[in-house]
Amino acid sequence: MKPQKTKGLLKHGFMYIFQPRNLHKMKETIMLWSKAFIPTLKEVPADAQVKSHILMLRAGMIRQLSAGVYTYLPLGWRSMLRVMDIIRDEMDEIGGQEVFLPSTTPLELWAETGRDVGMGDIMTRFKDRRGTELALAPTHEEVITDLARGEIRSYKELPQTWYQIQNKFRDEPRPRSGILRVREFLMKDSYTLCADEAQLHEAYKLHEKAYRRIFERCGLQYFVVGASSGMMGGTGSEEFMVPSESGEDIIATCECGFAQNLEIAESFPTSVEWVSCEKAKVHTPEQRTIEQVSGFLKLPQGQLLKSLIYITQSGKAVMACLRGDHELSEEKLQAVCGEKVRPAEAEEVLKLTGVPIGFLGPIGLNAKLEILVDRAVDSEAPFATGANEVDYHIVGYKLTDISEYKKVDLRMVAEGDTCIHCGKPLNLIRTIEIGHIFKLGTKYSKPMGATFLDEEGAARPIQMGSYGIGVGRILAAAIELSADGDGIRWPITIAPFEVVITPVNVADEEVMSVATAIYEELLDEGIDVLLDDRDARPGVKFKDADLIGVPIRVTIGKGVKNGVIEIYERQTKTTTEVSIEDAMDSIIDLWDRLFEELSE
RNA sequence: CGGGGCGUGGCGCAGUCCGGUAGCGCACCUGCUUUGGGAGCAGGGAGUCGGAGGUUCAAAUCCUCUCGCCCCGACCA
Repeated sequence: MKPQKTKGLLKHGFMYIFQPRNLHKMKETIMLWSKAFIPTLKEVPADAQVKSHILMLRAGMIRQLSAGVYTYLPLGWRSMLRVMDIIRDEMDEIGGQEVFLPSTTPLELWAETGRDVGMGDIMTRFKDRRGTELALAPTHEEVITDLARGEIRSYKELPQTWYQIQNKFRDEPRPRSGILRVREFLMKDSYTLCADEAQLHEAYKLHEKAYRRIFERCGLQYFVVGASSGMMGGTGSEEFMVPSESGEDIIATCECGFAQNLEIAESFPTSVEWVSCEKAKVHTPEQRTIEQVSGFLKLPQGQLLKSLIYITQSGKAVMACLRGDHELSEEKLQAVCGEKVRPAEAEEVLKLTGVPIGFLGPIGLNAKLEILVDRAVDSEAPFATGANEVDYHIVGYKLTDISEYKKVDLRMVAEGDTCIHCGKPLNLIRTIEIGHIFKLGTKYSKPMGATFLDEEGAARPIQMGSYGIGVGRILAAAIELSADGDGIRWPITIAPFEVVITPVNVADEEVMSVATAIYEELLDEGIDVLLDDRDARPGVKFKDADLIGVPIRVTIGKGVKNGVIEIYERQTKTTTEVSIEDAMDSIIDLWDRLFEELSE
């Protein structure tokens, strides 16, 4: 899987499309550090909190324009281009054909699938001069489906795999963590058009394989987990998750291979030591939270019944009841309700039940709303819950005391839970989502009328799949995984430069002539090399080289007098002295080795 | 959208409580010395104190409004 040595920028489609220019000339300027625009920062910018954000700013890779909107500087963009190179390579490998879809889309198109409403404020809308309503595409299912319905006629034209690398616009309510959650970002998205479910399954599996190869080549550790389909809809999806403290998602994994996003994960809960008690109503003045009530009644939190009221998108109220020590998964509740839900406001709860939050319970509320009970609540066990009366709770009641309820899966997996397949304890891991693959089925093709004629001449909706990768998130995730106290440690496959040559003193002619000779030879080999020809102190150069994370540094200094230079490996911080004659071979050997470590 | 914090040279910050006309470190420019892990000395340039309005003889500082950014929550492929 190692690229041929004339790879790098020369291969990029982007370069050909947008910048047909003399690449050799560009190389000569950009690969001299003194001429390159690499604005490194010694201090940590005040706005950055997470490791990858801090380092991308400090290494001069990105700059912020506004909340969740970033400019990629030359160093950052070079790494982005290399990630895209790998993505294109692997997408082409599974028969993908690259396209380029517009970002400006008629709002009408989104109305066809109902996502003009479904997307809500995430989708930015505006009008053109004629008053036509437009939207900036947050994703491209509708655009692709529109293309397909106009062009695909026969089963003989299927399957198709179309992909693009495009900016997506999502007006996130809260952009954060640098480049991890942004409002404008580069995504590789691909779409498969298939004749039937078997074909779709095959296309889906091919994507999974391609994604595995892409992330492996990018040097990432990752989990593939079962996931919620969210606003994409469809019949099934899996996410590719990189473990990181800076991530926003939590996944549950088991050594038996089970792995799911916490949003949908299932598990066996820990058990509760019940305290037996008789039915009673207890005065519990000002005791509202689970902690307060549990402490006041001297009952374990797991013996309380937590009652939460939610309002569905269509305006229906439901009560979700869980063990006091468990958390509700809103994703699961949404799945049960079949529509979006939101927590009820305090006033709504009061109006609906006549009871303020804190003293709610399911007993006697059937007439007012639907009651859903999480299946982890033991039917036999006595529980304590709100009495639906201010300052009172009831104890010793059982589920059978609720006249009507549905038992469903509502709870979020918690620390200490065990695996539903093998019974071993689950691990909860915080992660960054870098890819997500969906089986969409006919969710878009049906309402939009994207059909083809099968062998019998019958019109059938196209079976679709949709597959995304966050290009920028790959960079952030790689940094999160491998950075150390001195800066970034790039996997060589996505480093902005593969080698940096550091002449310790540019005023020393002998040093410079050796440095320049090695630089030019490496260029001839097709290796991405940066020559640090700045008239700066060695400490500055070493610190900067460590910070921007170039995997191989060739230091040329006092050893030259004895015919010796040094090769420094950023990952391990090990230095090897070699003779000038052996330098090229040693550098290329190390270069080869670093690539080989990242291929299967 | 709720809660909290912050906007002062390019970056990091002090000054705000207690009003008196802006300062420190880094970076930058010039010169000299220096050159193996973010150099030293000397000189220099650079700030609508986020914006608007108000109070006052006088506002970075007090009051009102407003914009922006960050964090937590909500939300989220």
